[in-house]
Amino acid sequence: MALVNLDEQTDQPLSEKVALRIREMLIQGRFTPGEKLSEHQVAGQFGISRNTLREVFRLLTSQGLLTHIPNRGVFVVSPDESAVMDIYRVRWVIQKGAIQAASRGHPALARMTALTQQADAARSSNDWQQVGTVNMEFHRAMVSLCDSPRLSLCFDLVLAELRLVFGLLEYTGHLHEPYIELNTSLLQLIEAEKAAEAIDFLEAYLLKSERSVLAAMQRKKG
Amino acid sequence: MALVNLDEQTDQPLSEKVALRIREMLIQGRFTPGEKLSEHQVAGQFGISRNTLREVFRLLTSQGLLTHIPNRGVFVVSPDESAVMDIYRVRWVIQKGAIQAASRGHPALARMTALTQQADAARSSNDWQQVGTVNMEFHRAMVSLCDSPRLSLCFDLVLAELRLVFGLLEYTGHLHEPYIELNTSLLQLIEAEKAAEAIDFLEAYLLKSERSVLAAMQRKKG
DNA sequence: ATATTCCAGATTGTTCAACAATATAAATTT
DNA sequence: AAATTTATATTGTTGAACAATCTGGAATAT
Repeated sequence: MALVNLDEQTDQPLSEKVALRIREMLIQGRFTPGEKLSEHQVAGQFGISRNTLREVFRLLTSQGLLTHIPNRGVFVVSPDESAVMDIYRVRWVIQKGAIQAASRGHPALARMTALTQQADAARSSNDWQQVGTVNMEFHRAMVSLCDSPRLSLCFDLVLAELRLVFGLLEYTGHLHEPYIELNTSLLQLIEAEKAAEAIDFLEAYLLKSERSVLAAMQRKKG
Repeated sequence: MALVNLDEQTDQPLSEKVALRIREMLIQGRFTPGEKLSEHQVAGQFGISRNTLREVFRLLTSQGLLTHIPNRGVFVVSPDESAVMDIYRVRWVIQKGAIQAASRGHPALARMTALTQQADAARSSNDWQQVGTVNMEFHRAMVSLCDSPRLSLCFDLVLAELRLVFGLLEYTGHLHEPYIELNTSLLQLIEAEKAAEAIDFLEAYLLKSERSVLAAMQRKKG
């Protein structure tokens, strides 16, 4: 296994650079769910010491991307159906709160508008990877309506786990396409300050999304 | 500084035992906010190696109780007014969601009922420490109405940070006393499935609580 | 006296080698 | 085939070491 490149000449500590790198790999589905990550092997793979890697593992475990079992090692999380349902429960609570927290002229609204346009552009150029990224950013912006760093952090963790699930599904191509329009509609309801309608819309949105993810999971495994 | 006792003959890894121990100390206000925790000193204090302690620090940092500044060290978080306001924003969103998620006969409701009784008992015996603990448990039980492990975890983190704030305030004695009755009333509204009223009640509740914490903070510092 | 530069000491970041404790896999016995 | 033992590999933890960075004070210049 070739050595992983760790350039990115930022001066942040090595352990955090590696953590970011592995996090990206996890989200991109470059590991098998449930796969064991051996300290010796991974440390060699990234050219870092075992002690430093253990700090990395602690980081990623606290972000919910790895599972640590004492004396057994760390494993890539393998989110099952119940994990996905839980993730959508979190989204439901937090994003519902975001709608109710929305206030006219909030900077997050401008960002959401810009992101819907970026999504359109990405679709036009058939850049589905970008469509997915922009979609995530749209929802992150929506949560930032709450003006709560801690809530945003929590949401980011859950979203990362969901992206890991996406990474496990084959052909994620058009997975996010239908949501471009839904995002636009949702944004319009929020900007029109129709909170009740926006919440109903959100509920249907999340339900649809959850079901499509669950279906794809079951298609994959059986 | 005497060596800290680490008995508790559970077979969990040393680093997690120490993490739990320091976490407790942090919540009990045994450290000064903003205080720097030197690796060398703390490692000696707990009789563990520096490498192991660094894993502990990573753990506690990810729980929001310590702050890590690269090349500078780790510091005890010193929550300011804006942190407290943020914490209450999180509580508002999540606990509002919990009320809306409440369903008749949910096991969490029984637990909440039991906890209000325990609170009464603790008050009768003037055990204010216990009143505080039971109060926290009541709100944790309330969040478990969502049936979402991830949401509960997020709430636990925020609550731990809030307890750390309490630990910094002097004479926390009767701090929680007025909430015993409020909890009971809130529970009644939830069990009566009067969601809208319960939410209004919760809003007033959290506002009152937030204001009393902020007032105590400003009284302390000026 | 005030500000800036420079240096020495302390602290963090990281590695390595070692060993104890635990888990895993294989070989052996029942 | 099941249970037990043995051997091997992995994790948990330590201590020492060194480079990189920070801190505080001394020396210098303004």
